[in-house]
Amino acid sequence: MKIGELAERTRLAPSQIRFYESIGLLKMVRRQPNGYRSYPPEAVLVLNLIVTGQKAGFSLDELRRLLPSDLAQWEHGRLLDALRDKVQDIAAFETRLAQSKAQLVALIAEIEARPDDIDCATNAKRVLSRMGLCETQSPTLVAGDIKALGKAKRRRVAGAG
Amino acid sequence: MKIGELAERTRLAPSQIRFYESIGLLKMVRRQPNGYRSYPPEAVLVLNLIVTGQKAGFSLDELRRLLPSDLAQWEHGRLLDALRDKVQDIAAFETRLAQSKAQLVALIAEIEARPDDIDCATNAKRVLSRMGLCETQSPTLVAGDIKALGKAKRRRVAGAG
DNA sequence: CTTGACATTAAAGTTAACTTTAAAGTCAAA
DNA sequence: TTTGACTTTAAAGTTAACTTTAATGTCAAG
Repeated sequence: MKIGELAERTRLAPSQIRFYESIGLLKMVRRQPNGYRSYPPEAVLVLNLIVTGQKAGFSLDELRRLLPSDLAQWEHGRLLDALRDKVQDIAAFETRLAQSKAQLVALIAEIEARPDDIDCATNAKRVLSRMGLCETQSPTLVAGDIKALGKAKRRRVAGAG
Repeated sequence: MKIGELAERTRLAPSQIRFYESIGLLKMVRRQPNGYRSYPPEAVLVLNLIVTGQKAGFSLDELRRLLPSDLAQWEHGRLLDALRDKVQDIAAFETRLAQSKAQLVALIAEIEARPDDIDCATNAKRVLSRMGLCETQSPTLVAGDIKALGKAKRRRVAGAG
């Protein structure tokens, strides 16, 4: 199958598929006599696997180290380890998220509970000090910040030219 | 206070503080006669607020729109709305995380439950098809991916020169 | 009066995961 | 035979949130 069809079947952009190849993530590709890329049906599986892996928090770099070029050659040990590590990461992240949410909820409550007889500035300071924002909260830095919560942007609809 | 002290008190890098100023996020800064930046004590509050906001998933861009230059001029309405929106975002994200984790756990179980009498390739295919990786899982794209789960990298320890 | 720590600037570099652009070749169909 | 859809490439652009670099200025202390 050519890149267009693969793109359609995986709902990825052709440029994305070429990119994955360029970084050594997708190696199952041959060339037709005319130079066009030619993919086996399993390429769909692998690309879906990559997408799934990304959704689970694996970087393309991690995935490259994890996914063998040959589907028949999975290193079960390393793979399972990585999966378990990632589950741990997610659990830790869930904790951090819960904390952030709790803090936001508390902040909202704090702001809403404004005594009504004090002005904005005073209330602002009250809220800030109550929330412990005056002191550094986490002395030890936690790896990875919540980058993913930003607004959705330029998202292209594949195949809707 | 000069930038060095502010950096120490907030545990941010001076370059970071200058950067925040450059994008219009931190406006409470004057200049000494010699050209050095001079910050009021409230700058510590604001920077901590920014850091906290980031941890809760706000982008610097969102924070800029949300935080007024003057602490006494909080727009409670817009602020509360934004906070509630963010709580929603986090909740949605928690759901996605939980799904990802469940999928990973199921995947681990699936791999471990390998019948032992079949080879790697066959098992791989069995796992892949069982996990539904052959079909596109989410037809509609969800905004925001889990970028934050990547490995921790170059993290500088402020003040440990 | 020199040293060292700190400050300034503009501009370029970093990372991840892609997309966009530009210039060109391929190919089935009208 | 000329569209038009699809393909190729290398290289540059994008975004966020910073850092690094380089060249220079300030200032308290020895």
